[in-house]
Amino acid sequence: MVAATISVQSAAAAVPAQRFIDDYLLYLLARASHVVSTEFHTVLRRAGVQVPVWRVLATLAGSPGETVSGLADACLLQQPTMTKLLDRMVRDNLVKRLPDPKDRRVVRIQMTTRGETVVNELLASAKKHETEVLARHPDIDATALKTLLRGMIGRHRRGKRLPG
Amino acid sequence: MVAATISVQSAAAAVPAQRFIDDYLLYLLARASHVVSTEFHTVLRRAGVQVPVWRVLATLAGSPGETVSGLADACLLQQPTMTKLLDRMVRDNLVKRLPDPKDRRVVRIQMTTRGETVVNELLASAKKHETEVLARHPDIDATALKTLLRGMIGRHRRGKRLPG
DNA sequence: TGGTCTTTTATGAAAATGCATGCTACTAAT
DNA sequence: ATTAGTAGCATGCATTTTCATAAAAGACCA
Repeated sequence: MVAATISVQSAAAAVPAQRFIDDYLLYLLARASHVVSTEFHTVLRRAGVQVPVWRVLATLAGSPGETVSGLADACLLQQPTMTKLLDRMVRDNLVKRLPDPKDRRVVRIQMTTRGETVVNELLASAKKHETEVLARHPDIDATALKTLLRGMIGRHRRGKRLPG
Repeated sequence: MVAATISVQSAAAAVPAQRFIDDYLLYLLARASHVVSTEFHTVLRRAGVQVPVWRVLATLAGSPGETVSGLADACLLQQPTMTKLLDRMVRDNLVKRLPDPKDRRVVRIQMTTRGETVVNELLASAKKHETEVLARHPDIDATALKTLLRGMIGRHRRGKRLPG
């Protein structure tokens, strides 16, 4: 819409100087993510569950037996952060650590019964919330948007380690 | 990573049992944002600039004289976090605090010369990076995507914010 | 077998963040 | 003017995250 399409020179006066960030893809992505996530965080607060805890539980819901590093990657956290988060979640009886029979370096994380109870309620709320969000945006093709986002994610997975 | 892929029923083979989060809009948004931002953070690290510092400078670049709360909102941070971040940025001679002549409660933030120098280099890098990202995704209509994201952002502003 | 390199998780000190609250300044109503 | 209410910023403490590094196990190779 509007601006950005008008040519450069004389148009500059006609286009009010927007902030850089308001046309910066990385910012728009971050802000959109933040805005919709913040809505759901209200649900989490009411349930007394911290955001990173929810992320771990939601990840484990679909893929039990994740490793510490795997969870860190999935939850967009650093590995030491995940280790300490898991310390708290073990303390709160949401998950437990199990040794990997094949590789003794690896620690596999499994939800406790309590963890599963908690996540099941939250998963229902999350799906409901997602539906509400999409309902507010009838112009958005959810499937297409998700495909697009997965494309952005996938095409950048050049190894899951720190880029030099 | 590992298994968990072994199908449960024959139908499961047709529809691979995805993790919940892999089809969850909020997660895909967060992950896409994280992935592309992380790329740019490499640039920031090389420049010795922390991520929140970059966000403040980038915001000020297009809109000088922001308030503390305005910056917190723009940078997706809480107000006390912003106050402390600004303490450090003042200490590092990137910005300065100025009183607002109309309202003595308000503190206006202005970049120093050094701040402007730093941000100008980073803005150039950011634009270059954005171009690269979009170049990797020829299937994505940048204008349409940005419009979509702005829509998501705008339609959720049920908070107190400029009516703009 | 022994040495070296890599991978995986944990730890510890320092830095940043979140939350509640305090304080000052403006606003509105009486 | 007085009071009450609100807005904007700062502060203190507890919690969390980060950064660098350690420790332990597996992989590779001579």
